[in-house]
Amino acid sequence: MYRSHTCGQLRLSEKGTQVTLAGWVQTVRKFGSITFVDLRDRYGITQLLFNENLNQQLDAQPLGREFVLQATGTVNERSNKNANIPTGEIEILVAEFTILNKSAVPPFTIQDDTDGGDDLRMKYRYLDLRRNAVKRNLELRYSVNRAARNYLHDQGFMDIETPFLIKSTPEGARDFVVPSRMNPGQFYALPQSPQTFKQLLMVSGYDRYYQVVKCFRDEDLRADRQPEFTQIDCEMAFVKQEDILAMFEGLIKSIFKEVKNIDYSEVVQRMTWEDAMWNYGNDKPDIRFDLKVTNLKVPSTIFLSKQSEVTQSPLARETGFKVFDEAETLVAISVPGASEYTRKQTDELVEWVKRPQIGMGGLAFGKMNHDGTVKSSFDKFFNEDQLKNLAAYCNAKQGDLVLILAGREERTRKAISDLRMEMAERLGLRKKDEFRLLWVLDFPLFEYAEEDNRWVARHHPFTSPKPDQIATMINNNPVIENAADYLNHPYANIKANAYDMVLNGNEIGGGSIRIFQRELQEKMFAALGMDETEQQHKFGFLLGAFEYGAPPHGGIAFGFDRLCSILGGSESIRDFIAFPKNNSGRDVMIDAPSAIDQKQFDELQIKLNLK
RNA sequence: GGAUCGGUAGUUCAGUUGGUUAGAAUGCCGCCCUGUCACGGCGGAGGUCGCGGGUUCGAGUCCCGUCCGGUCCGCCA
Repeated sequence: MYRSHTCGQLRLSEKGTQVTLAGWVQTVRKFGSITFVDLRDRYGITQLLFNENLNQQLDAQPLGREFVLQATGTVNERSNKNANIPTGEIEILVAEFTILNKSAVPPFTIQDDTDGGDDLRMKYRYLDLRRNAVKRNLELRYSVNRAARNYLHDQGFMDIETPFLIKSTPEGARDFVVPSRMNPGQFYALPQSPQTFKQLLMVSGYDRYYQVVKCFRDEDLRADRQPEFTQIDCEMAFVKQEDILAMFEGLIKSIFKEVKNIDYSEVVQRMTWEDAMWNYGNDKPDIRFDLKVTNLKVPSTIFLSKQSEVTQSPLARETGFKVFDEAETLVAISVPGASEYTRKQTDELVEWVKRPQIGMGGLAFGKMNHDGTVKSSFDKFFNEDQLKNLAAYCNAKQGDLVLILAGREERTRKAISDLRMEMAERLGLRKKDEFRLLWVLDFPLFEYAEEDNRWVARHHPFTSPKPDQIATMINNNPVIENAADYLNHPYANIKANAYDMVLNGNEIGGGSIRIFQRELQEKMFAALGMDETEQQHKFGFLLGAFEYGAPPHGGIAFGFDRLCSILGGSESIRDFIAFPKNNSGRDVMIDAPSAIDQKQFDELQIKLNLK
């Protein structure tokens, strides 16, 4: 054994015992005839004391940062204690030491507040992983993993592995493909998720399945998106939506308890997709704070259940202000306590919404002054009564700043959602230590892809419609003659038996009750523009399986990396992955992807055709 | 595919209107130091200013291109 104890283990109670430690040299503090060395391992830091002849030996064998050192000695009570570390009351009076390995000078400091930039840290990730900050993230990840597995195991779920080399089905995200040497010219795809396999497991009777599993999507990356990522993938048979919601609320609450020691006892709030879009402009609203959207004007073709409401709006009719009158959509938020924003601050907000990422033409605002007066950026088109009427409609109180956006429905709704988050950030309402869960329900089953003149599945093509809308789906022809009329097609209003779990404005999981009858699945594929031959070619195995007693089933998948990053209070999932890829999908440490040998091309019978 | 910010010492950064020998901190090396724990003191080394081209008497600084990295939009069933 190289060591008797770890570097985080020894306390004053071990005073006088002989111990051997092994670890990395954190720092060397030399004082002429004595030397202190901080020895670090995964568990902590212990101070070593070299004096007398041992200190002289160090002159012959000098230590550097990150040298691997083994030291034997006695546990000594320090004369000057360090209250900042758990081992701070003791030190090891070294009697004997061995340098197990030298180290080059590391390119950045191995400290909590490292001087290394992201790029450098990724290149030397094996050194970065020695740092406490990263280590704590990986520990958190492991504890989330364990909590999930424990809960699912206790609920009777079975972990079953599914293949990584599967079939490419270019529906949804782009596949990573892998050439098959034994089948020249043919390719496997890496799974975007084990979706069809877990459904087949339901057909096979494994009625509670789970997997903590890698998934692959060849799409552009973001701070919270990696080409390979991990899902907690679950599926259950003989369940309805309500059963799934209950089971997986339990999972998340159990993770909260195990990982953060939070008792999330309140009922998980629920919201329809339509309400989420209407009140927050977003299908994954952050409900830690209110700041709800007021809809002042919307097109008559959408939000059908809300149309009567919006007719009451003071801006639903002509106002004489061109920006308002010509807008397809007018939405507002009332920001508490912001009426005292200076001209500079409101100008800054206007610039903020004009940035290309938001893309609005401008921002109208009204200040609800504390003296009861109203001052707006469109005063010349409105008299005081009209302004007050408008403010009242927006639920604005004295001291509020009303922000109004005008434009095309889709963009404007996204913009008001972004503005809401930005204002919440400025007001300090997005607290990292507060966690609020939300189920978003009743998503539309279809979206219309105008460029292809066909329906696409909003979730995925295995999602079932609400039971009372199955007939609507079966009995209508999905084909649309005039693309502009798609909102009038019966399919536009079919709601999916699908659900997303949202945590603090992040989608952490999503799933659905699946289609389990061949006829309905065929109708779905047909709606997505697949003829019978194509259906058979791509999904014949699933359609076939549905003929042999497929049980009703449904499931959910949680984004494991993202869940960890939220629980860890970070924006970036890279901090929670041991060896992540950068923004361009590169692993800068191993330098992948990279070219391959001509021999490999020859074996695969593949010829490059670079443009 | 697009937008935007950045690239200067090992590292993190500063560098004025284009003008003398490109700076600081930290790290590194050497000497001194018996109670430090962000040790301290003295001294030293360390630069193709990402790369290519252009403007200019003169470019780290301005212009064009390009590469790399960050963030975002599109994309991500």
